[in-house]
Amino acid sequence: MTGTSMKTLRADARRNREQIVEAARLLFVERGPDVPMEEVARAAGVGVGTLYRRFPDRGELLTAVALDVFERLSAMAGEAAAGEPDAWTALQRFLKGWAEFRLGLLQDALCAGMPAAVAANKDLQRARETWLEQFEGLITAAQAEGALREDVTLTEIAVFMNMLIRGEPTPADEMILHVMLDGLHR
Amino acid sequence: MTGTSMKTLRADARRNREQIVEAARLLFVERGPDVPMEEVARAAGVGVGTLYRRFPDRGELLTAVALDVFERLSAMAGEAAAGEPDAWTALQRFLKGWAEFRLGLLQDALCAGMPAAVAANKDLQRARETWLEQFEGLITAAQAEGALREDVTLTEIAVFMNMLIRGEPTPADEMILHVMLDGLHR
DNA sequence: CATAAGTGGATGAATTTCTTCCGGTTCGCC
DNA sequence: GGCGAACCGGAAGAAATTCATCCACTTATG
Repeated sequence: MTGTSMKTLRADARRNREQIVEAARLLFVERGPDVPMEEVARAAGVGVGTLYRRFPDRGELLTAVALDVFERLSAMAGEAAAGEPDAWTALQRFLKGWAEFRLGLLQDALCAGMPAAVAANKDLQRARETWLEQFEGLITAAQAEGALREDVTLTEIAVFMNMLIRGEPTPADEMILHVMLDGLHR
Repeated sequence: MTGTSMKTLRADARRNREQIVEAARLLFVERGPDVPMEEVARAAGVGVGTLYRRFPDRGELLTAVALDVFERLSAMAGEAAAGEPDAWTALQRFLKGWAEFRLGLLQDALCAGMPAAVAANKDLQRARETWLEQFEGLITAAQAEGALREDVTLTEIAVFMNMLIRGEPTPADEMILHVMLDGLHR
């Protein structure tokens, strides 16, 4: 998507675009994928006109948000794997960052519940695959270490993370993640 | 609310009323408190007319749903406490039942995020208090037994339960609760 | 079986949301 | 600094969704 046009975007326009994607992600996560476009625009500090010019329909916006989420998750997983001594610590760091930046997306960050047109996007599928590989790597490594329960799957962890992130943040979030990590530890 | 009228309700009307409350709870939990009244009616297998006659506005419906949730949670907590040998087992049973019947409500089953007019309802406040006492009793007893972590609060558990219940049910739900209970165990 | 209680869903009003369009502003290059 | 192209905000009409009533018809109950 917009592969070439992003380079030719004027500086202020690019800034606006980034603000829109960020605001849209938070709103999608808190209020679902149907939030009015005008709300997204307001949250991004931008006019509706600007929003529609950059993302002619909701699908394009969703795609952009999803791409951003997967790319950031990939980056975080990579950093965690590289920067920690063992896989379990890396996995913990990754999940904490995931929660902290609220990189949620629709139902489960696996594209379930996404409009078919969006899920079909090639770039998005590739980004998703890349992230899944990194995540899976972290999980199997932690299990190989004997630090992560054997009976838990990637999907289950992903679903849980999305539960945690979805909706308005509450003061209990941190404790819940903490207890969950305890439960995942072996 | 409708304290006296419930007794004089014709048999079929009472059945419809119960179906409405049940359907409304599931829809509120899955799609938020703003689901169209018509959807509630359809899910309950009833016409909009019937719905509006029984619950003249959304607030009354919300109140009825909340009352039902608190009453059922109270009953379940009581049964669990009475029917299990120790508090930790009782707490587990209670939480499993809570999840199984999807007794969720808005944000956190503590009335946060409820319209002020609903939260102000006296019957509802009393039902909520009653339930909170039972729940708190279960928690402190389990902690006294040394079976439940000391650093976790009622609110945190309630928020977690609502996270779990909110949205469409997924096959991962059971495992997530299981792992969480493990994390809560001491 | 008489009748009061209850029912469904069509309908017009009210509200929300979409999307375009354009006068005015800002960036970036000379 | 000045100019043109790129960009911006938000007003406004169209379209879609939701509300809430009303009444002809059905059903439980004494």
